[in-house]
Amino acid sequence: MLKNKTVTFTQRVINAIKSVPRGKVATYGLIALAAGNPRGARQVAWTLHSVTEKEKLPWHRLINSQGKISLPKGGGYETQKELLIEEGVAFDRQDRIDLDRFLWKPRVHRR
DNA sequence: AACCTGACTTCGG
DNA sequence: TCCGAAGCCAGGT
Repeated sequence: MLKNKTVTFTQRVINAIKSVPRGKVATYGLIALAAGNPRGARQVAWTLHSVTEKEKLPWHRLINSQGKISLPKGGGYETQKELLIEEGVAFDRQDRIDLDRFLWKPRVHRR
């Protein structure tokens, strides 16, 4: 199997994001962690930009650690919020998502 | 090869 | 709880 370490962090990030189930959300840091790089949160966001269209990833399920949408209003914020609500994710009065209820906990690669 | 940028995270006040 | 500053990683120019 892949002894090939050239498998980029990006590849694993894509895989992790694809694993996020409908109705759940994940933070960038969490994905980064699942991909094996706790410090690569920024890279996760960046990667998302490059492969969302190609891989058709559920980009709207990614939020920041504060439980809020990172996109600016008018820049996708509203779209993301709509999509999440469609999936049953709720927002509180401060536009934050209740992570205790909707945060998806990825399985760390065993072995 | 060096420098810049970003859909982040964490810490301190 | 909110705001600002520093840290980190990889791709783009």
